[in-house]
Amino acid sequence: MARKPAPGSRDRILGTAARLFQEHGPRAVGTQQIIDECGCGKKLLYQEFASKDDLVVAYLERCQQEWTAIMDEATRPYADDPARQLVAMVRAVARQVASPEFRGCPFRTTHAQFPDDHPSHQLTVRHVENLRTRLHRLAQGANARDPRTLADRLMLIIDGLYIDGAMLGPKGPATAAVALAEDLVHLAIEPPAGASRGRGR
Amino acid sequence: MARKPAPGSRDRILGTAARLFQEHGPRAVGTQQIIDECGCGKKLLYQEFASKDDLVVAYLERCQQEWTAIMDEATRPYADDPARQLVAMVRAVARQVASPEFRGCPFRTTHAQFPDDHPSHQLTVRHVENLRTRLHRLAQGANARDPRTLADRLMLIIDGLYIDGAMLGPKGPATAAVALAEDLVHLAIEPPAGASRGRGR
DNA sequence: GCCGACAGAGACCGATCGGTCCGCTAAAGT
DNA sequence: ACTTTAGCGGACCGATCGGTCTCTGTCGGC
Repeated sequence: MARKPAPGSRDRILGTAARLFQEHGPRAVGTQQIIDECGCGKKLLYQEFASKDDLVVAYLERCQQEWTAIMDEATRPYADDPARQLVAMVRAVARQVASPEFRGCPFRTTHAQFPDDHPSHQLTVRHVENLRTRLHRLAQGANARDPRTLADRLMLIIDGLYIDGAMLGPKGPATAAVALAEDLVHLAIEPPAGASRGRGR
Repeated sequence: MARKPAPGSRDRILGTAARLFQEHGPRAVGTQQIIDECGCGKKLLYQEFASKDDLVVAYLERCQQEWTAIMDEATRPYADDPARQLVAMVRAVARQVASPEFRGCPFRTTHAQFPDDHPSHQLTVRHVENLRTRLHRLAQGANARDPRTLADRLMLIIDGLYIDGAMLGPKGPATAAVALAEDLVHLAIEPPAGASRGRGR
């Protein structure tokens, strides 16, 4: 009968929102600002997304997809070498942090900006648990002596990387992350037999 | 002539605010909530603190003092052993994170909740730079081969600890932090092979 | 060429929050 | 006992934000 709805509206709005959320954090960006920069009407935004919370959740889902793609690409060259894949993941995060437009990990920023019962929280928890599982699987595949411990150690480094990069910039402690990851992976896979390091406690 | 101002008002208000800020984050706590729980009037609050931003800054300064006290106490038993002091600092952070009422590092939470030009930001940056310097000094005192790198590695762990603890609780990767710190310190001080000592600075 | 839906623009509403101001009570000082 | 004033309570204001509604232009299908 009449016009059909434009198919790309949702992506256009989400793209604009994602850019603003990345730069200033979801809490600091108002719907009006998204509408202005997107050049759409409020009507359309609230047709595509039931609420701002919905928009934030969609943003995080998009981030999750991008993050997975980045990690897949970073580890692909070492598809048959889990140990190198572990290092490659840390290196990929270090590259993100070093980027001049890096403004903090979206998940960690969003998690800190909304109260505990916000719908985005379970998404964030799922994301970090996915990361932990992924590291654990790779550590197992690399025949680490203690895969769980190696995964958790690398997880600490990745989280520290995101925070340090956001607060002190890429010239801070973030510069030490990749070499540290390499050391840890080698340490966990090739036990330096004679060295007495207190892993017992 | 008449009543003298109660001397403890400022501390009482700041104490209440600190507790609420710790639990819900400064942004999520309204001045009205502080006043209700403190049992004071708005007048008094705005006599003692010029604005909520002032209150947040005072809160962070208080956190800074507490944090320094905690670290001083944690490292005091090893006053003559910088290497153990480094591990003790990581252990102290791990203890904070494991506490059931831990709700995230105040500095990192506040940093994430306010826009970039907020007066609390320079306080946070100063705090993390102090931490980095403190680690660096200890690493130098411990005769680490590369004090800067050791300090930055431990800094990554501490930041990862704060974030992991806040997102995944004390049973997550945080459990691996202290042993990792021990390994790193020993690794940096007792070179596994015949590496020459005193290379760093 | 006409009708109807889609979408931009923005007025509007209610809730919240930071901050100001006023009135009341009661304690301290003479 | 009277006066003075600190401090509590809350009304009030302006700004902001999420979300709804209306108007209008315009494009697409018959």
